[in-house]
Amino acid sequence: MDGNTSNGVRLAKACSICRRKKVKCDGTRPVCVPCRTFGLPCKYEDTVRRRKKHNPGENVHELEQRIQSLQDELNEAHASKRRRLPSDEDTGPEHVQPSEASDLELLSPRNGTAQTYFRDPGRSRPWRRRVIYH
Amino acid sequence: MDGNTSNGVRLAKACSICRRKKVKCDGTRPVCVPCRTFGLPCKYEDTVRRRKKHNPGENVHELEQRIQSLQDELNEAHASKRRRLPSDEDTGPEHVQPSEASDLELLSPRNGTAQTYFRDPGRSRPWRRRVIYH
DNA sequence: GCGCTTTTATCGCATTGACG
DNA sequence: CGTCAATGCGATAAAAGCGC
Ligand SMILES: [Zn+2]
Ligand SMILES: [Zn+2]
Ligand SMILES: [Zn+2]
Ligand SMILES: [Zn+2]
Repeated sequence: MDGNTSNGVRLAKACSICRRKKVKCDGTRPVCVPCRTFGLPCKYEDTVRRRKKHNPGENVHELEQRIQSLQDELNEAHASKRRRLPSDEDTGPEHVQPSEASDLELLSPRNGTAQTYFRDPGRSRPWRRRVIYH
Repeated sequence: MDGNTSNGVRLAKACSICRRKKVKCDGTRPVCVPCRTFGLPCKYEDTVRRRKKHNPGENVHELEQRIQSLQDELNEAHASKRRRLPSDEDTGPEHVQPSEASDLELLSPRNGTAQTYFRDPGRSRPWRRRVIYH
């Protein structure tokens, strides 16, 4: 990770890449440091902070149906949870926007670049307190 | 010293063979050196590292949330419908669409780049509670 | 070939500025 | 002033790869 700009300062707008990766964006233009490091196309989208947009009173039926369906799904999921199916691997969270079909985004890791690491028997504690749970 | 045989250089992505054998992959395309040496079919799979869900095939929480959201929407829609404003004044459809961003590589903090940026007025206390992962 | 350490990336959720 | 959405920390799962 970056581990440098984390001083409690939050930028008003992060670039698309950093937003997706949920990492700190330094905000430098035209390419932020994280993006430059990886040679990624940094872009600052013009985000219009729109509050929750409620649908007009036309899709009530649709919504009701959706709820019904979801309720059913949840019910089934609850039941399924108890059973604990053997071969069932959950891919993981993948939520973007309920607009269209979401393509499988391939956040290809580094192909070719390497990073140098060093053996370190002892580690120094940063100023941040580290509580290890679980 | 000269190469990356085993000197603190770790690739972000190793080929399937090397990964399976747990040996160092040099990362050369299309066939890495280890694979070439043994005449093995080198292949770099495009796999995105994803966090696994602790509960297999169970999105109960997500579903519940969705239901809640939908319920709220429906409720509001009902109320709005009853009100029925004289003129259809809508804020306008505005969604945050990341759209593309097909190529996303990694972020390497290895480069010790000291960036000097001034902080904005208004700091807050770093009191973020530790998030407990599953 | 594999146990286990080192290192990195992903993502749950705390925080907070902005909206209405 | 109540909420929502955007930012980003930090926990921790996953991957690379050493050494036996
Ligand atoms: Zn950025
Ligand atoms: Zn960027
Ligand atoms: Zn290889
Ligand atoms: Zn190979």
